[in-house]
Amino acid sequence: MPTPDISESEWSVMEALWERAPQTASEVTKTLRPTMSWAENTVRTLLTRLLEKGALKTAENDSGTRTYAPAVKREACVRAESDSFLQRIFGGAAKPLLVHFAQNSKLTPEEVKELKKLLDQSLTQ
Amino acid sequence: MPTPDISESEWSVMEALWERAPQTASEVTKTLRPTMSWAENTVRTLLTRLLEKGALKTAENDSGTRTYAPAVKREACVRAESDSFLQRIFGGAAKPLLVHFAQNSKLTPEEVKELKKLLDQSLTQ
DNA sequence: CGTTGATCACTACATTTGTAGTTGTATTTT
DNA sequence: AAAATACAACTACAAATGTAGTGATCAACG
Repeated sequence: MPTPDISESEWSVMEALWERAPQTASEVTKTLRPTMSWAENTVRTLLTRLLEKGALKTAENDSGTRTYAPAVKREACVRAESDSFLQRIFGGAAKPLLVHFAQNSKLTPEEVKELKKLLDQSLTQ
Repeated sequence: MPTPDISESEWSVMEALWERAPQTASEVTKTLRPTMSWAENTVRTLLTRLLEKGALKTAENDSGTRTYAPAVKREACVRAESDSFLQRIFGGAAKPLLVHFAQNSKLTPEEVKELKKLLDQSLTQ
């Protein structure tokens, strides 16, 4: 059960469904509407492709309309994308990646505190 | 001068040239050889595409052979890729990204110490 | 009941990407 | 010089991606 490859546009569709599922094609279109002004057919195409890839599953609701829901967990996909990114850009080395983002992000003191705690925990486990 | 889009295969070629430049097409092919067993023509295609994208520049060396060198800085490209990744997968929020990688990487105590220091510095600047 | 709107399954089509192959010419090697 | 290499410029071609359009159906509306 490796997670399928999810393209950038497809990822937006997945996000909509990870947030709320099941949804029909037109519901997804509306959910996405504020950010992506895609024709409904575009969303349908993406839904179909995600189905074929096994990233979504589908069913008919009471009114006989097709609905879609994730077939893969967001966390697993995030992990897969992250691993691939880590590999591609940082040659697999987590430290340089963490250095990069630590230096390039404006974090609040709160967040810094949390992160330091997490780093400590990552050791003792 | 926005950095051009660099695909995954192209990125390998860029890495070879960021490490050492200028190189001829066949040198790049050999440099890459241990990892990527690409036909030389494949590498040439990638070099040409990177030229068109403005990621590389080219010149002829003394013996009249064409050589290639980066036209964009690695750091700028890493930043661009990182920003795009951060946006795509973590909705632009650096903290969840850092949390993810902090939790999923096995870091040495040394590295953790360094990172904590960097986090602190990111505040006081 | 004919029209309109929603849904679906197909089809479309340009770009980008991965991965070469072909051809022509220049150079080096028997 | 003939043959083998190297190099460059083009061409090739399928799969993936972005972004829809068309045509068929079915149900609700006036």
